[in-house]
Amino acid sequence: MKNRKAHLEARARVLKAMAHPTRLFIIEELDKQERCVCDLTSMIGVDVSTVSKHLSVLKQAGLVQDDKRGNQVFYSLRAPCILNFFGFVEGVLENGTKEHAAYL
Amino acid sequence: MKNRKAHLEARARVLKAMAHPTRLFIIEELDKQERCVCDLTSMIGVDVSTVSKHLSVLKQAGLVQDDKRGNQVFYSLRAPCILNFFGFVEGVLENGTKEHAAYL
DNA sequence: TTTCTATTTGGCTAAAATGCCAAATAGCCA
DNA sequence: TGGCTATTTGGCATTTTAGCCAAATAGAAA
Repeated sequence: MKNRKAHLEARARVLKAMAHPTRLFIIEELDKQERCVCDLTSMIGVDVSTVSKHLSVLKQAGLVQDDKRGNQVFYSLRAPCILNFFGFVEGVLENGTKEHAAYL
Repeated sequence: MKNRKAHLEARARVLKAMAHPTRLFIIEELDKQERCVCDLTSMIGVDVSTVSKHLSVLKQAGLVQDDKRGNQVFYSLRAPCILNFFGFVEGVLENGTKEHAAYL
């Protein structure tokens, strides 16, 4: 059993890992299919090292897993249903309060 | 219709607003009942100005709303169901993949 | 082995986030 | 008005992020 503070910190860590446009993009793509770093890099258009670091953040948060095959590393979502989750975020943005209920 | 990049950025903004232990605490408390800044401050134990700034972050993200009454400002959740949402985060932390399905 | 491709890590700079204190605002009550 | 209480804002120091380049690693193929 964790205390409340630890819980909050743990939750915040996961949310923080998701809270970046590039990492959200990666999550969306991995929801469709696993991808190697170079695939993601060419889709995103930033330096490979940057993508690698984003993947490392996601992995450390427990959101993705990696599988080395040959000289490539394939990443995939550990929780494929992560995306259902975003409908909510959308609701907040588009604003009314009623919409949210539909998502949850 | 927004393009994909704008969507990702918008989602990231909301997630980022939630990605802090103190702000998650505030969200949990506001889910129970509205609170004025001084209530939250005494519960949290950091400087009032810090709490005020956290609330401002949450408000700008569209997560909370404020209501000034007398010389106090009461904050409340705009989307009271936000918390259902956390079961998922918990699942990621505790790790298996199957658990997640239950939350979503 | 040498070379080439894929990925990660280290180093660095610039930008953003935290949190404190002090000062400014706003509303209440004597 | 004057003094309180509640809240926000500005300024500042410290820490964390993000992203690039260069160097290190790992595996594949010549």
